[in-house]
Amino acid sequence: MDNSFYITTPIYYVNDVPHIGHAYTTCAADVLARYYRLRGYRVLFSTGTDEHGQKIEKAAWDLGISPQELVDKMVVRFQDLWEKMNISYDEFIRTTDPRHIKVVQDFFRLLDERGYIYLGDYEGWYCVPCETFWPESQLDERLACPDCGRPLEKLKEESYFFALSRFQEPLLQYLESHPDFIMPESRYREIESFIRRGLKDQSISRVGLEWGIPVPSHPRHTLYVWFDALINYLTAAGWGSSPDKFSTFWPSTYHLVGKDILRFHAVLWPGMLMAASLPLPQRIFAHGWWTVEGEKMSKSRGNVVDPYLMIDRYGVDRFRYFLMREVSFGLDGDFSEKALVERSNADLSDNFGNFVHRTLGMVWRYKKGVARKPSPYQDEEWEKLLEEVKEGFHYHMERFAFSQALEQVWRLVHFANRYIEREAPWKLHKEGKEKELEDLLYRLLDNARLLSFFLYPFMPDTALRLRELLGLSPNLEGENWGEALQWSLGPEVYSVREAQPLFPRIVE
RNA sequence: GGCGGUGUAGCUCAGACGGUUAGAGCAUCCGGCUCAUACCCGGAGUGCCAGGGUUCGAAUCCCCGCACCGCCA
Repeated sequence: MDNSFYITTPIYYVNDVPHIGHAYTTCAADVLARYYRLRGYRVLFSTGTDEHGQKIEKAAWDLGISPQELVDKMVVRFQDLWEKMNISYDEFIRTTDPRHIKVVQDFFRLLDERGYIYLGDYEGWYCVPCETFWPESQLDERLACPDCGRPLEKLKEESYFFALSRFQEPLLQYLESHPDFIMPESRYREIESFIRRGLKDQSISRVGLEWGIPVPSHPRHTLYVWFDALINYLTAAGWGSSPDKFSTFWPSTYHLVGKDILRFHAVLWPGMLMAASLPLPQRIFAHGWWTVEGEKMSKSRGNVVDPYLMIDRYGVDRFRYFLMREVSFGLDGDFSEKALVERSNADLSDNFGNFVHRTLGMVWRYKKGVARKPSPYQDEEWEKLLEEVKEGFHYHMERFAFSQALEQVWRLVHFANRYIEREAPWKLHKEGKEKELEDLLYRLLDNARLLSFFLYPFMPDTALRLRELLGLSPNLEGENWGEALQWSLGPEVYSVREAQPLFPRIVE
C-alpha cells in the first residue's frame, strides 16, 4: 500500500465528442501515473467509457443499429485520442464489458444481502419526450422541462433504492477524520454541508430502459447509470477477480473528477463502499472547468475545443504542457490558442528549449560535442537550488498542484540561463580557459539531464527527445529516481547530438 | 432564499501560526550580453474592494456594505 498508486479518471460518456475537458482529466491522471512510476511505485491507471443509457439506446435506434454496435464505434474516438496524447493507462473499462457487468451485479447482490437495497417507488417530474426525470430544485413554477421547455408530468415508477441515508453520520465522521479526502478544500466544505443537510436514499434502477445492466433476479429493472458507472473503479482494480491486484491497489485509490460530478463520487460512492465494507479512496480531487476565450464551452455556442485539432496544430507536448501549467488544478481556467501559443513560446521555446539549444550549440562549437565530468564536481549554489526544487516538486505533485510543480522545475531552467550569462562561456573560450569552460558545459548538460526527469511526467516525448540529444538512455522509468536526481551522479562523459530546437517558436 | 467561497500590480495568480521596505509569471519601459529558437540576463515600476473594529502591529482576525462565484439530489 505504501508503494502503490491507483489513479482513475471518470469513465466518459461514450456519446460525447471528446473535448478539452476529457483531455484535461486524462492528461492529469497520466502525469500522476508517470510521476509515481518514476518514483518506483506500482501504478494502476484506469480510464474508460460509460456506454449505457437512454441516449445511446435512442441514437442506435435512429441509426438502425444495435446499441452495442454503436458504442463499439464510438469508443474508438476516445481510445484514439488517448493514443495521440500519450496516455499510459493500464485499464480501459467499458461498462458494456461482460467482466464489468458481472462486477456490478455481484456488487448489487452484496449490498442486497447486507440489507442496503430495497424496492420502492420513485416519484418525480418527468419529461416524456426527453425521457428524463428532473429534480424539483431545478424547476421553476412553470414545471417545464429545463431541456426542451415542454410541460412535465408527475410520474411514479417502481425502483430499487440504495439506503444512502443510513450513511449520513458515518460519512460525516469520515470526513472529519480525513481532511484530505476531498480536495480542493472548498469542495470538501461543499460536500460536508450537503451531507449535513440530510441524505436521501438513492434510486438506482429504472424500469423500461433496455440498454443497461439488468438487476439480478429482477431483469425488468436496469441499474441506474451512476450505480453502474462508479463501480468501474472496482472492476479496474480487480475486485472479485484478482484478489492480489485488488489488495495492492485498492487502498491507495485516487479519483480525479470534474467538479460537475463530484457529488456522486464524494457522497454516493463512499456510501456504496461503506455498505460493502470496502475501504474508501484516499482522495477525490475535483478539478475545474475550461472556459474558451472567456465564454462557457458548449455545443450551442460552437466553441468546443477539439483536442485532436490542437495536437495536430501544436503537437502533443505543447498541449499537455499548457493544460497542466496554465491554471491551478482545481480552479477554472480559460483556454485560447493565443494563450497556448504565448505560454508555449515563452516557457518551452524561449526558456527551456533555448537553454538546451544554446548549451548543445556551445558544446559542439567549443568541445566538438563532448564534455567530461569535472573532478571534484561541486557547485554549492546549484546543489542547494536542486534540493529546493526537488522538495517543492514532490510537495506539489503529491497535492496534485501541477502548475506549481512545473513552476519549481522552471527555477532550474532560469538558473541555468542566468548562469550562462554570468559565467560567459564565450569569454572563457576567448581567454583560453578550456578546463573551466568544459566544467561549465558539463554542469549545463547535467542540468538538462535533471530536467528530463522532472519533465517526463508532463511531456514524455520531449523528455525522451532531450535524453536522446544528451546521448542518454531513453529508459527513464527504469532509473532509480532517487539516485538519478542526485547532483554529481551524471555520466562521466557527455557525448551529445547536434543541437536542434525542441520547440520551434510559433509565429502567427 | 439557505450554506460556503472569493475580491492583492494592466492581466493571471502566491502570500502557514497576524510582525522588518507585499511577491512570481506575462505585458510595459530602460539598460546589458551575443553562445542561442528576434532569444537570454539585469533593472524600473505602479497594488492589498469600500467602511469600521481588535492589536504595539493586519493583505492576514472580527463586523458591516458592495461585487463576483460555487453548492443546494
